[in-house]
Amino acid sequence: MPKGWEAIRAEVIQRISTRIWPAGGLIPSEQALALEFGCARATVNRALSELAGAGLLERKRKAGTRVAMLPVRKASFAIAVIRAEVTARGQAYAVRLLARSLAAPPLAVALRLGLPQGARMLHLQSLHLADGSPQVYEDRWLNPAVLPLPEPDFAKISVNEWLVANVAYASGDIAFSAAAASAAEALALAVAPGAALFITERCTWGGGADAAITWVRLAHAPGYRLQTLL
Amino acid sequence: MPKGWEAIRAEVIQRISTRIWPAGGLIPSEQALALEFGCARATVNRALSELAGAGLLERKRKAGTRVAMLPVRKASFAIAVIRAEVTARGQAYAVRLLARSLAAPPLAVALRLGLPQGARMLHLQSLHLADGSPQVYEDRWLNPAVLPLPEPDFAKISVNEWLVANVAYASGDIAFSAAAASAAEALALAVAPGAALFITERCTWGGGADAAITWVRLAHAPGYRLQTLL
DNA sequence: ATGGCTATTATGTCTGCACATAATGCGAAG
DNA sequence: CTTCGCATTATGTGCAGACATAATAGCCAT
Repeated sequence: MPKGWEAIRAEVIQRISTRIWPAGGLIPSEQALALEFGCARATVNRALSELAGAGLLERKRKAGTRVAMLPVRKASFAIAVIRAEVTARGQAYAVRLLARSLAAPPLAVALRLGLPQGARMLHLQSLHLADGSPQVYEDRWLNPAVLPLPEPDFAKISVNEWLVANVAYASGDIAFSAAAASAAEALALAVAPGAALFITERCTWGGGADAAITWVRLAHAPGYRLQTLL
Repeated sequence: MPKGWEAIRAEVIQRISTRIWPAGGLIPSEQALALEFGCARATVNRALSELAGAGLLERKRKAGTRVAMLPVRKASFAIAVIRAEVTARGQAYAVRLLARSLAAPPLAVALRLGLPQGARMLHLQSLHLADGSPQVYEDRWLNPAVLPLPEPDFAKISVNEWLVANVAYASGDIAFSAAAASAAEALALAVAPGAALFITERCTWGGGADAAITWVRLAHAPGYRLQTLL
């Protein structure tokens, strides 16, 4: 007899994987399961809700709970600050600010951030180093409205770390892809032009008033892997 | 006055982002918050638990709840079956089995799956197509012990779909990276050798008895983006 | 037969209570 | 003065009951 909601979750997973409850089939109601397991309905609910969140079950009011047809596995990653990643490997971390200017961003960036086309943003390019060797080339557009006066010294602190520490919790999106190294990226990262780079693109807005905050593209040096348990 | 656990969660996020509750600081106990919000402690608990799971709060018994110092954002992706991705875009899906053999896998693969070095596995290479154009090149090693006799016809159903439908819920890990297209990949995907490809590597084991199931490397055609909301 | 209304039912959420568990810090014993 | 142990306390989990919500199924009227 399972005891505790985690045991119930395990039992349910067991029944799904052994096809006692076949894919696409209806499973007993919370009532019935609570009775069978000798626990309260809330306990069953907690277990089933979690599995529904994980994509293993599909639940609808009145319709009941059924085993998901194609279980969409969800992988989750911790998006860490680069400094933390580097120092966690026992390496020395440094940032170098390569360029800083005030300019109108490319159309795609302005659109994604919901800014008018002519708006000028702070354009920063920097290089993250581990033990002196280049790791990540960062190309960032930053809404100057979020900056205080005087502007923080981004030669000393990475923009990302300043943002994390000083700008309100915000929403955004993130995308991963692969791209060939551009001339500038190849030079900064000390790789051949055209080398395959892992690209992280992040777009952040919101904060207080749904304002645009920043758009950033990180080009990771070859060898970078984004890894997680399923 | 917030009503419902989602409203409480929103209020807590608000207080964190406006620094009413500063980073690293202790927040009031569930008791106190339940009193303030005029709800039961369980309701507060649900909201805070969720935020702790999201990495925004850190909770320890007796020690209380504090705002996370560096909010490690967690991005989660739905790892979909390729067919679903393609048909969701309104394109026609097809798989072509390019090669099939029984051989000893590379050392790295055998190690990751925890198999003895000499063990022979089923080696399958296939190509996933959308509207006839190549999308993903798949290189897979499969433990023959998980297959029934007779073996499914992998020319008709993709290995992944067969596994999802027929092998018990399993654990594993997944990694993303970028790599230059090998000669075989370039040929299959109709791109130039050396082109930057987005690589997904998945390693699956477990099932019933922690047995190795499969190791697979997916090379995505240029243009592929893995995207999610933060 | 068909279309719409209603009763039924499964899940979603909340309450108030209880006990379990873990970590902290203070006090007593050595 | 140090160290062990216990009381305190905040979170984790469970239970029973209640109402809310949504969606189905069946009934009734047309």
